[in-house]
Amino acid sequence: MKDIANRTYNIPVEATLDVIGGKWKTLIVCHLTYGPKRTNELSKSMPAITHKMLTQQLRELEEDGIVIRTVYNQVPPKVVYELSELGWSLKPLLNFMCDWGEKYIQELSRNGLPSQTTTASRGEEL
Amino acid sequence: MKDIANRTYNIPVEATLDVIGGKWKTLIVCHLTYGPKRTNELSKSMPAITHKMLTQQLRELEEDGIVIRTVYNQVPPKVVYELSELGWSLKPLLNFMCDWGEKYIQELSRNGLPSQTTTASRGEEL
DNA sequence: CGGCATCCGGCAAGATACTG
DNA sequence: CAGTATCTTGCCGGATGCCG
Repeated sequence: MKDIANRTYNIPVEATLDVIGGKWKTLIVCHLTYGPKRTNELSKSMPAITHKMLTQQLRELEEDGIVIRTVYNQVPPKVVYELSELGWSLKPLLNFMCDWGEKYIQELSRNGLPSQTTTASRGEEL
Repeated sequence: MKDIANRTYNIPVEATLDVIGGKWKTLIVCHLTYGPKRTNELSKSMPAITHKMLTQQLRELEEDGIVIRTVYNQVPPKVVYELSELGWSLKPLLNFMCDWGEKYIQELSRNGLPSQTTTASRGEEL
């Protein structure tokens, strides 16, 4: 068990989940792998997420060193988000999730939901 | 955009997130990669999750075809959960998350939180 | 032991409106 | 356009109790 920065992890995955486990974080990071984006662009890419949630999750990703936020001091403000080096190191993860999701969708449209609701066996072996 | 089984996906990652994006799901699946487990064993592995949440998330994972649930009809009941073939196909993902988490923890204990709270530049280029 | 139903409190997240 | 603050709600998830 590890205690780091006020966080306690039993197994390492928990650290990863802590960083990208947020409701929208993985999705945001995924969109940023297509290149730097302005707040509004991100917003349009993810219609389901509210403006508030978007900035909130971006803040946390920034605090965890995943994204870099650049502010241009102009009169309609312009803010650009991009992945940091650490953020880019998640790329293989996102690629895998993307591929897996595609296969899963194909599986679904072919066979429907699996629902392997499994069988009960007899009362043997404690 | 894909519409499958009452779910709408803009990009494939969303499908993956739908399956393992639940608050505890990734963690549960991760523990199951160490082998089949009884409900109680899982519970002990993850002290933070309540009994209710555990069974609830397990139900959903079962419905999505990730885990297989086997019930032994005996007098103290015994229920064993294990990964399905589909579940095992997530193994590389979990491995990656585990490795990444480990590196992240090391990074943290070395440098503390990154907080790349980035700088503002001047008012150029719209 | 494992699962489910019920109740309920607290927090997550939506809506809105206001600054710069 | 980007972000914050305030208020509000809904549902997530905890606690408890019962059943097989």
